[in-house]
Amino acid sequence: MPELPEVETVRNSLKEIILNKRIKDVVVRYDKIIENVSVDDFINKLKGQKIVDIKRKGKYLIFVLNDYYLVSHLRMEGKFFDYTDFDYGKHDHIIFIFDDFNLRYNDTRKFGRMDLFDKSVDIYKCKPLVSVGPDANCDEASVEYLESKFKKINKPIKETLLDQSIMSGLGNIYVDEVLFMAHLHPESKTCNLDLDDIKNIKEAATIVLNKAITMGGTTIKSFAASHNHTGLFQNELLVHTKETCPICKSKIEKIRVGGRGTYFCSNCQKIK
DNA sequence: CAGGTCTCCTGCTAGC
DNA sequence: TGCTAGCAGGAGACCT
Repeated sequence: MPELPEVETVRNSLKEIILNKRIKDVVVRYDKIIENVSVDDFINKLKGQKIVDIKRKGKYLIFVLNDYYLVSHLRMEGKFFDYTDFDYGKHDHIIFIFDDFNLRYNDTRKFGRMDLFDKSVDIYKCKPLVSVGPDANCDEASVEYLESKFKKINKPIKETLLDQSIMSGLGNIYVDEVLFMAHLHPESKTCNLDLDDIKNIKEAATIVLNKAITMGGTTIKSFAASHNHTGLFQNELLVHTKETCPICKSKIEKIRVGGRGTYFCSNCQKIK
């Protein structure tokens, strides 16, 4: 399940493959991936467009084209692979055909989404990017900013950290890691956290994300940036999917918070 | 407005 | 061995 570091890794991999390349044609094999335009518009508008840049906001990829922005979210299992043949697989849903290769959007669970916008549109003021907060590891998501948000939120801190409108980039895995590092129980009420807690969260989020980016993203089960390119950060996880606390050796507990599988150490992580 | 629940999907696993 | 029911999950839709 791609989180900010995985998406950043995908972005960097894709830049090496498609930057300044021109889309010759597009094949759509499963149309519900495309959100805000018809399949015909999607294909016709993309034909002939060159990939000018690839940006990222939170977990969203933003392909900057000559005349359009293509905003892509990988959700659970979305991946991009490049091939030179045309032997499409069961889960290859959208294929971007370039001169000497094709780039396939592959998504087993079909949860990923793509939005196409005219370049005259300010995409940061439109859905879905308008509701994406600052990257968790950037200066804009400051302790002061988080404090002003957190004091109004009366729900578990785990849910708040998963809320991409507060700050973006953390998913289920990294939130567990961040809360472990900050010694906070995932069900702690967000508004009960003090300034030190928020500093600890901010510091942990920055460390975890930046380290994972450096290592090429976490790989759990399905993530791959491109062929044979898998991250190594899964070896660094402290609590998520673990049995024993690396600090106190207590048994790691697994509960559900906000409907999500949540791993934590009840000895090291205090409820607030 | 806030909070809760449902939906999308497929692969995997537990249980028989 | 083969079947099915249940589960996982990011984010938006929808309801109260």
